Amino acid sequence: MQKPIMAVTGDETDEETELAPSHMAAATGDMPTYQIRAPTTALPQGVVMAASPGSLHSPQQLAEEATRKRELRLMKNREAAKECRRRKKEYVKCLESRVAVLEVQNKKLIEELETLKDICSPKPD
DNA sequence: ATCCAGCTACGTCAGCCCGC
DNA sequence: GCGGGCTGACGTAGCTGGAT
Repeated sequence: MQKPIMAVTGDETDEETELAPSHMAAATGDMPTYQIRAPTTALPQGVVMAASPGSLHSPQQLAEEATRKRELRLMKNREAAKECRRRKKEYVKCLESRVAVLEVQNKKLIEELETLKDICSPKPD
């Protein structure tokens, strides 16, 4: 199976998205997560909707319907997994940038504290 | 040149959760 | 209840950099 190289996978975007809580928060107790409700769009190319189940009779037709349903489910899950990973990466990036900001902020506060200590400490004479 | 470990992206399955 | 979406976990494959 040939796989595209990472640099050209094309499913990575840098667009900023809102992060919202999801059921995962319940699992961790306090962790806001990266759930993004996107509108479900049209099926990818190549997907053909089968006839309505009511028109199926023979075991063969039932088997074909089951196979079709499975393939459809796998395809949807494939897309969902991609989207899930994309959101997760976005979420991690968001957390990392927040860490960077907080580290800078923390450093400034420490410096400010040292300055104030210097000012307020009694001078030996 | 070959081997190998580490990383990344992917597909699939299982389980949870939610809306109907 | 049931169907379907979301996501953690797992296995797999390709790529890369370092060691030999």
